[in-house]
Amino acid sequence: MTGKNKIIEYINKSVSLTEQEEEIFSASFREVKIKKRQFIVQPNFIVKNRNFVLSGAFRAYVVDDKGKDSTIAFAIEDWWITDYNSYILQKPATMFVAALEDSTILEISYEKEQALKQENHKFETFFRIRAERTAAFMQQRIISNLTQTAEERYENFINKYPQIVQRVPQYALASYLGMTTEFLSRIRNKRVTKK
Amino acid sequence: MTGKNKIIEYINKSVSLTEQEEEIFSASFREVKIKKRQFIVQPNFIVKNRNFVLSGAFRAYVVDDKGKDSTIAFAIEDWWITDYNSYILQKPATMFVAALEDSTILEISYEKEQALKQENHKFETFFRIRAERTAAFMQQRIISNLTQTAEERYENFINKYPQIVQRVPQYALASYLGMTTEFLSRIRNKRVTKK
DNA sequence: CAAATTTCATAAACTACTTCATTTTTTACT
DNA sequence: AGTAAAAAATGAAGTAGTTTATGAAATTTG
Repeated sequence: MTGKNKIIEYINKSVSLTEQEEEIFSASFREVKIKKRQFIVQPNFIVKNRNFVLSGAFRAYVVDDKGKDSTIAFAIEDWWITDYNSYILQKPATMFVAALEDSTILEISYEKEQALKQENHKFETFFRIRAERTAAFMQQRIISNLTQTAEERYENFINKYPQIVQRVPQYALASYLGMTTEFLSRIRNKRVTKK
Repeated sequence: MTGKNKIIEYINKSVSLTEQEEEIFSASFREVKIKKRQFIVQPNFIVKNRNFVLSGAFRAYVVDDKGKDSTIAFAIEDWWITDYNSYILQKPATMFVAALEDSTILEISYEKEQALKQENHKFETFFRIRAERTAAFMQQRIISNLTQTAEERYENFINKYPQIVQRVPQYALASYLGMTTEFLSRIRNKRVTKK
């Protein structure tokens, strides 16, 4: 299946498009290959694109003044990734977004997205649903951070996203879950010896 | 100013409505008085309304099996509050939402909101922008949780939301920031004696 | 306005998690 | 294939934040 077909299949889960609308929608995206370790977002630049992952994996993270690295998001096939604050509010990014594997994405520019939303109610609906799902997902993460211990957050994550656990380095997962890589290593080892 | 006028003023910051549209929009809301300590959302019930606060203050929180109480959100005048996951996905709530003061809200039902979005592109745009802002806000909170110490999160909060600090009990603020009320008390005292 | 209840402060003992330092294992590169 | 580099494991010592307990202050309610 081509990348364009994949994104059409994706949007049709939320809104149903005519053939002509499918054409307009998919024509707004550009397919781009990204090498492992390559950046698609860097701090201080205004983010131009929203990105849909066709294949591969990405990590969004911030680095504070002490050099501490915190993972904000992961994305694999069928997920979206960007610096959300920078893209939505068109202000300078605070994150890096880097490929964890050789990847292929479909990118849509801010201007094209605005045009789509303006010209057709259905596209507006699609992006509204996207934003709602994003907010719902983030709220779940906030709740997990507030209510669970490090070990519980890890258990929760491997249950919800087993495919991701396999593919991302341990230090990245640890910093996503808000703990050190050493501590996650200990949690994992404890689990193994238990069984 | 009446409550209906306030919500019209609010929506006009995002999209510009005709007088007739203003009428349709404001007619979808119902003004309700809520007494201090009264609940507008309780766990296990599907949340029927999205609520705009005209006056007063609210707190959304979860209580885990050990009885630990974690604050998920606050809302004062001009903010919205509900159990977001329950409302958006129309599944049972996990939160309580309770008034911290005698309050007045404008509530809109899920069905009415759906109807508004369907019948008029502008309303769809409005709720899309709402969802985007909500997601952007939540992502900032996730970043704060991951990168800052308890003391930094508190400093950050009083800078961003000084009006809220005044009005909510310390234990609620502490559990919003992911720390115990005892620890927040210590942070506050350290600050005072420092000066 | 007095009693009851809720909220806040303080302190000592404790623990979940971090930091630092070193070794082993895995991955990347010519 | 062999070497360099990155990632993961392990242990020991340290610390940010919690727990438990008690009393004082503020707020609510009859």
